[in-house]
Amino acid sequence: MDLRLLRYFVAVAEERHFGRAAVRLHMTQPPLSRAIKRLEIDLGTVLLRRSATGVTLTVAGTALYDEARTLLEQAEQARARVTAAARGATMTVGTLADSAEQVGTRLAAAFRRRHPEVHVHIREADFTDPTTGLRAGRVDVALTRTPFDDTGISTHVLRSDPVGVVLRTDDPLARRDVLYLRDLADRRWFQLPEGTDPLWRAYWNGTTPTGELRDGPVVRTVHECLQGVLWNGTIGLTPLAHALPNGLTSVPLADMPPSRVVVAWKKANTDPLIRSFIHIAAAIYGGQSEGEEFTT
Amino acid sequence: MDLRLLRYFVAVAEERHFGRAAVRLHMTQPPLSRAIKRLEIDLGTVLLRRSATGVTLTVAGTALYDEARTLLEQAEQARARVTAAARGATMTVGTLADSAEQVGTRLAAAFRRRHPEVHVHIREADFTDPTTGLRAGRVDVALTRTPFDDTGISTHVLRSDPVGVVLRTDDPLARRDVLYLRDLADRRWFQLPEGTDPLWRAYWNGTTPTGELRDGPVVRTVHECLQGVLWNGTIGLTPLAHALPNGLTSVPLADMPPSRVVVAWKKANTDPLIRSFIHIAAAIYGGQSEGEEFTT
DNA sequence: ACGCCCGATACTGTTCGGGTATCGTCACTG
DNA sequence: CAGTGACGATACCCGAACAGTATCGGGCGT
Repeated sequence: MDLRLLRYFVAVAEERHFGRAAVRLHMTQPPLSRAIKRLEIDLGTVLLRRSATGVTLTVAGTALYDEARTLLEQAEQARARVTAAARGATMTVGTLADSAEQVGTRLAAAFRRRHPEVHVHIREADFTDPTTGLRAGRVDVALTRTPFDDTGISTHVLRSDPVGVVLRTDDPLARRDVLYLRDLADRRWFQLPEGTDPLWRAYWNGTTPTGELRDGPVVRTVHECLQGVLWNGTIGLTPLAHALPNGLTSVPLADMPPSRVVVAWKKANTDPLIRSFIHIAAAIYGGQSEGEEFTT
Repeated sequence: MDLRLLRYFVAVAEERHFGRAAVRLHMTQPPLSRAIKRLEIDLGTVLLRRSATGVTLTVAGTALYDEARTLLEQAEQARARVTAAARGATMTVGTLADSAEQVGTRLAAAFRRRHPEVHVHIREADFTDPTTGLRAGRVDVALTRTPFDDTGISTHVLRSDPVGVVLRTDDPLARRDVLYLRDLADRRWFQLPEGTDPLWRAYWNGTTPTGELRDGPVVRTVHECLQGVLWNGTIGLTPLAHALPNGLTSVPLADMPPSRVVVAWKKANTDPLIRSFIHIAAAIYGGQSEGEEFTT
């Protein structure tokens, strides 16, 4: 007697309607019909009387409805007690600039619901470390952006953001619908400090990893970068999804590959709590893993 | 939290050993290891400390062990209460000659265990009706043998028995290891009464459905047939698995297709209890369905 | 009598769960 | 201290299960 089937049955029993129950269960009607039929075969009893207007419960169906509700309830409590036994567990999540804004809200809510007992430390990193301290071991898991050197690190893509150039609203180029890197060739570009991950550094500088860096002032945070555009007209890139202060606007850059928000973790890490975090993130946002499958 | 995973965990927790637990669960060790890991990820907690000598429970593991046992217990009781709500249900099983001996014992035990509340009527049919009254509506499901006309009837093969010829032990042919139909061409053969399913009638008469029937006395039961061999030396066929009275022996017939023990039911029948019976039969003996899938 | 709504079915693509083979590691032993 | 054996983990493969899309059939309402 699969608990999932019981959840399905409870939904149908309460809605008295396969279609509505399917919506509530975030699935479509046919697999739900089949699942209930399977449950009936498993129990050897008709649970529902089907009609053209909906369904009604048989005697056995009513009995199962009560049993299922209490059983699901008990399962929920059992889970809570088990995870409570592991109370005191902590994990440290590193976030990078806007990545937390983009995915943090939904993810935090889902994670809290699943693991209410766990203490989560948040560590906000500046723009100079795309791993947010993951490689240095300061965090267990990172919500960050590509591209960066991921040797020894596995990632799972949560979303993909096209990248744009940030301009003052009174900049002549600000009125264009789309720009190309060559349109900005004669500007001064921001750059990240030496020692920053080369892939990362080149990407936000608008160059290739092997190419020469464009010249310009060094920044360490997104804030510094934006203020620089505002005050000096230097060029900075951001994901288009990023919110901008007044006086600034962003224009899509057609020849830049998108930056992806990813959850990242050390390849070697097998801590179930970390794996659960990744699992939940992946479940909320589709996406694909790289480097390894997160479920194993 | 899948109940199946909890069953797995309980086994491992009690055996303190993946390998032994796997044996107990009738599976192999690798999928069991992965299943437990999945459970750990689901709960976000390490449940077992692995070592070279076996496993020990962590705090969370101990908690889960207790919770899992009570939860599984409650699920079992819930199932019992639901099926009890459908008390008074009856089903009629038709059996044919030896089919019940071959598969009845294990099947009856498994079915009783699953549906203790159900009244099962047994109806033993004679050798003249391979459907044991299924087509006539006198039984809900039949344990019988192929071949017979299965239009409107679905079957699932439970086992396959080579067929042999029954001979008196003093018959010259009785010492042969194997016989062919041509060896018996000059003998008198039993036949089933007119009106009996033609496929069936021809099969046991050792002829093809379109061919001429071999001549011989008419019998209605296996017993009559065997006594005829004993007293008159007429030829009769039986599955080799069939037990024979003293004075008779059976020799494999190489050019007869095997007879299969099947569970058979009306194609239109959707009663979950019948489906459950078929399901249980299929689960015990592998085999394949014909006419339709029994799970839908 | 006809149209519409509801559940059932057919068919398809992907995922999941289990199997076999093999690895890495630790404990014990000679 | 090196060899050996036992245990759990991993890699890889395959079949079954599951969810999705499209469509059917049947009863109820107008």
